[in-house]
Amino acid sequence: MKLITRNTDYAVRALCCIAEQKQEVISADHLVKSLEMPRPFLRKILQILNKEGLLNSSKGKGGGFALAVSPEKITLTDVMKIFQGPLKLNECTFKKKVCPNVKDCLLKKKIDEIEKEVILRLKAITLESLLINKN
Amino acid sequence: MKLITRNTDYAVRALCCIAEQKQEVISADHLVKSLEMPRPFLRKILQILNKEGLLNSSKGKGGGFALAVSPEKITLTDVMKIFQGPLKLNECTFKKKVCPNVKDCLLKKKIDEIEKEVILRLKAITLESLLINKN
DNA sequence: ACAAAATGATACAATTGTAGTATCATAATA
DNA sequence: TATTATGATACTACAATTGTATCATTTTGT
Repeated sequence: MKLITRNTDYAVRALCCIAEQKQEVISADHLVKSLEMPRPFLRKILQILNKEGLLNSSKGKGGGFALAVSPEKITLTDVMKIFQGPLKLNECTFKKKVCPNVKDCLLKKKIDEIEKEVILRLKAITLESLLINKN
Repeated sequence: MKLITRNTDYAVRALCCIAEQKQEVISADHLVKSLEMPRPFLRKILQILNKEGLLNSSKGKGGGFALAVSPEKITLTDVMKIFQGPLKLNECTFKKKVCPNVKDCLLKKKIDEIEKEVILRLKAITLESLLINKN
């Protein structure tokens, strides 16, 4: 029962690191040193963040990554959606088929309520709110 | 990001079914018919619920299962703990080693808050509250 | 005693999702 | 044109979930 996968965790930490530092861009290699995470894994994550529009990238010497969106506009749910798919605490499927009981399943109703609350709170967590050295 | 696994789901549905019916005991075979789930899987689940003290079982002809605890005293978290281990939304480990940053990780602090709220709400869901035909 | 009906114990297999690696292509810069 | 960076993509490893299969044991009725 993990709310946040390592993918998301790394991504958030990388985003924080990029947001906190002064230079225009920062390379994957540089991030690896600061964040102590496997280089190929981080690279993949950065590529995805770029493709999804949260980062801009520039190639070649002096290249690297920069935020494409300001920290207060990036929420934890944005990152989670990218790496973990749609936010659903509830599945209600059995071998790809939806449980015939969904409509009036009391358990589902209750979990759905909890889900709403969780999503609300996750949405309130912005990248900005996770920064230690705000610029 | 599943809050509840199929194990737990089946277990809850089985417990509900047992709680709702009038007979003293109900056999696994009978439950399979009512619940439309794979027999061997359900059997395993029932055995675990028995071993964990939520059910009583009796062998032989006319045997089966009965609640060992009254429905208002069984919470969703009880069942989740049995099938999904301790309730933790946050892991913070990297290859079995705890992230060196745990103490002052802002993300962890925020997720921990959400976790508390979720657990509180899950604990409030009793088997009783999930019954349709209360006896 | 014995067959039938139930659960107990346990080992195995399949599937999926997460996590991580490796390699080559491409672009930018000096 | 060599170097330094990212882009794309395919592959592997591992763990958890989701089951299946089989045999042993106990209880009951005849």
